[in-house]
Amino acid sequence: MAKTDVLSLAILGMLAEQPLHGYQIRKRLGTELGPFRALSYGSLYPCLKRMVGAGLIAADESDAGRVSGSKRSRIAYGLTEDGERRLAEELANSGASAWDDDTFDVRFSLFTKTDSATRLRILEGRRSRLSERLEEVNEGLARVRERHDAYTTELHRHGLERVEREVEWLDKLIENERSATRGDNPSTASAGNN
Amino acid sequence: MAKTDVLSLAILGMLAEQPLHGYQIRKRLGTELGPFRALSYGSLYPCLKRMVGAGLIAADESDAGRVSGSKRSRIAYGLTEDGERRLAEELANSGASAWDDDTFDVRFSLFTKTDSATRLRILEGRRSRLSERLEEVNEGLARVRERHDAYTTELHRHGLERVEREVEWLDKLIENERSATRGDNPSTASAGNN
DNA sequence: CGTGCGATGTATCGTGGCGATACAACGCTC
DNA sequence: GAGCGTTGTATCGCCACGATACATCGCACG
Repeated sequence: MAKTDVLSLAILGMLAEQPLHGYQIRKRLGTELGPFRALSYGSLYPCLKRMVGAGLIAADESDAGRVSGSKRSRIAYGLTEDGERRLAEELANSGASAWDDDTFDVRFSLFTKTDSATRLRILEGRRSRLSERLEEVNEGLARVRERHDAYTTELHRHGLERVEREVEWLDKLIENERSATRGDNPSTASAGNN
Repeated sequence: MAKTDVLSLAILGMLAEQPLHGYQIRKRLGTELGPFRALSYGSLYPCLKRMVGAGLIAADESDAGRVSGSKRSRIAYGLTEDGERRLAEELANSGASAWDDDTFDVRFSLFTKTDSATRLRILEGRRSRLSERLEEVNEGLARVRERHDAYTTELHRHGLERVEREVEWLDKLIENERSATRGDNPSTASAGNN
């Protein structure tokens, strides 16, 4: 029941498709999983080591990808059974940790591996989290407005707007998810808690 | 000519108004400067120490704020002359480092301390940076679209949209800045380089 | 033909941000 | 006067990051 950090989760999800090299993992994480996650080697390799140590992934140095007697060192990482199990656990988790700022994107990018009820719970959780934030920021904006200059105020106003947009986006997704669920399987619809 | 990190810059800017305690700095940074910057003590106090060491700020333990013979330890930090000079240097800097992702917000919140030409250069620099990103993300989106599932695609589409909104926001600000400059001082208008 | 550059690939080091935590005095309420 | 939330300073361990080093591969260009 050890905790899985965001990075490990993202890697777990990527390796579920196919084994990959560290280099490829880094590259894909930069492009596939949201355009904005960078990930440097200084984070990646230690993380891979940790995961190997935890038995979640296994290193394969045989390297069937190249022809010649390649002296080049290449290590392909693949999920172990424990890794698959851990991934399944994480995918089933729809608790608060699934809609944290830093986790949500990763969870979202793995939504095809998740069932509809879990998707809906995560989306709704994320939405309510942002709603809370909306109130805080609104109060903050009022105070900034009376105490600070126009630029600072504008910065806050814009920040507020960004959160509002985010909420609208989630509303759209939730609506889609609901109607899809209604279409597929009416009995599991409207499972909203929280 | 030593480099000033974002954190130091933000602190420099805040202390330019008035001397403050570490506690107050942290609190204000959480509310005033964009709603989303947290800053923990684990970052703050080491940073203050560094700044004192560099002679940018000075610690004042006399504490004229309380009445009684308060045994409570309170340390007010204020700008030194070197600190003021450094702040002025940083505020005049409109190079690429001023519109980095992590710096821009802080620079923007200090815009009232900056002249209009510098403001404009920073806004335009930021804008062109985001334009580049826009193209990258667009290409990325195309590739994701053909290779990945609907959720991952949606995540990218939404990310792209966020950047587009950001650019629109900057356009509005640039327009405002230009018309204000035209009104105040026609000779400095249209100084766009980059 | 070689040479030189960019992409692929693994790996580590130092700086420093962050969360947790500890400790203490203050002020307020009940 | 006991308890509790706020103000206030400070440190520790973990680990993300940027920089950097090093090696091989493939390819283009003269």
